[in-house]
Amino acid sequence: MTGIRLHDTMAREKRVFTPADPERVTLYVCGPTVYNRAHIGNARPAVVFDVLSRLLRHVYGRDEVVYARNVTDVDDKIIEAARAEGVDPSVITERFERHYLDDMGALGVAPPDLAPHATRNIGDMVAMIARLIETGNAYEADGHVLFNVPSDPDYGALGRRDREAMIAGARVEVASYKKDPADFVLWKPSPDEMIGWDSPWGRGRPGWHIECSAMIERHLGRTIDIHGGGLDLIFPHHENEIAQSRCAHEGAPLARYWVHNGFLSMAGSEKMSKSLGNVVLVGELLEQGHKGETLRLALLSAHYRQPLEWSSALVAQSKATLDRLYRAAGDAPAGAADEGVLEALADDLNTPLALSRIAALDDPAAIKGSAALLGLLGDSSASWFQGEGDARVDALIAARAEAKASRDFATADRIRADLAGEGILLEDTPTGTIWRRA
RNA sequence: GGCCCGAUGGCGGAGUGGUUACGCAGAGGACUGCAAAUCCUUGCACGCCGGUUCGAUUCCGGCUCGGGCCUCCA
Repeated sequence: MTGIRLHDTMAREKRVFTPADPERVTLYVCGPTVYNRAHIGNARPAVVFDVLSRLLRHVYGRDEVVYARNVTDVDDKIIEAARAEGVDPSVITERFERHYLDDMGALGVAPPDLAPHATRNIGDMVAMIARLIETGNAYEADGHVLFNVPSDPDYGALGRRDREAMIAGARVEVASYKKDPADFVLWKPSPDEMIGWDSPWGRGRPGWHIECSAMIERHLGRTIDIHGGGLDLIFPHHENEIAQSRCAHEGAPLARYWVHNGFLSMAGSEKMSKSLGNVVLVGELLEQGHKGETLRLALLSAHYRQPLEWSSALVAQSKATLDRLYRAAGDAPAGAADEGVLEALADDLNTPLALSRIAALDDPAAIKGSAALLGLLGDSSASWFQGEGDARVDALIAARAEAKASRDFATADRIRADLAGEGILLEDTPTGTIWRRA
């Protein structure tokens, strides 16, 4: 294996990945704002970076990789949701964080090593903001603290946009207290009845961007190896993180590689988003009986930077593919991963190519071991096909076996057809009849 | 309007300057009491117009269509 290559958004090209410290590879991904259920588009980065973390661990060692995915648990939408229900914001955030972890768990996403919560790192945010004010990179105005964007001469480098264009294209009215139209909020005031924390600038709450910068500094260090997230976070979120962190760190860069996943769209070809209302929730898909692993394969069937159109056909195809792979792998123990599969993943996480190479493998142990890199085929084939034991089905199969033994094929076929009607498919093998759900 | 990305067979989706995947679905065959599964065989492609080249789906330019971002958003 020739080493990992990643497409770096900053460089706009694939670069050979070399960690600053191979004994401590750092990966940070922007996690959920916990105020509602995750839709399948939200799941894409979770799954993609889960695969990246598996690959990094495979290459550098299980304990040499530190993967952090934050939880944004203070945010205006959370406050709104709490107010609507008349409960404390923590009720909302705890509920939806639980849902998020359950949904991602169903998709085979391993919990990250660290899950820093914004509300538990307020002190670090306040300290970073204070430092930015001291160094002249931020200022207090009208109860807010704002980052002074002109402080960072390279602002806009990640998203490849210049200041003029940003101002010209602005579609939001600029708050009057901003010195520069591009300045953004680091700290905003909270009225007494709203969630808030004391600070040198009065009682308030942090802006969204400073959360990630402060938590990265605290938990991973000044400069991390890889920062990931969805394409839409490039501007303004990641651009602002970069500006804050480098101004607070004497110019040290925030991340050495920037990795962004592309979007999921619905049949209408528009981006799936909460505001457009065209979402499919992960929880809904699971309730409809789709297995998390099927959804995971569907998400990995396209390269992570390509757009992916979500459809029931995609889900059906993913299910069929897994049926075939589980049959081929049987219940073999996971062996060593195939080199070709590893190469495909190492080349900027080419999961479609990796999957095609897995499909070409003959050795069940190699199939299992290679699929494990993608977080797939971790189930036993028996439980993949049969789910829970079912005495009624077993009895019908026994009745059919008797009918067959007495060459009463009409009865045998009727039993099989009845079961097929409920979505249960029978398969006669040399060692007996097995069944699976369609 | 500015910036960015994409366009591959019925569908999904890699990849490549010349012979190219792979999966799903389809067709034919073997096997089966009949199926299913499996195996074998098989059809189907690189948005449009130019350019570079001995040769372009691949490189360059233009166009068309689609998508994303332009301070809520994975």
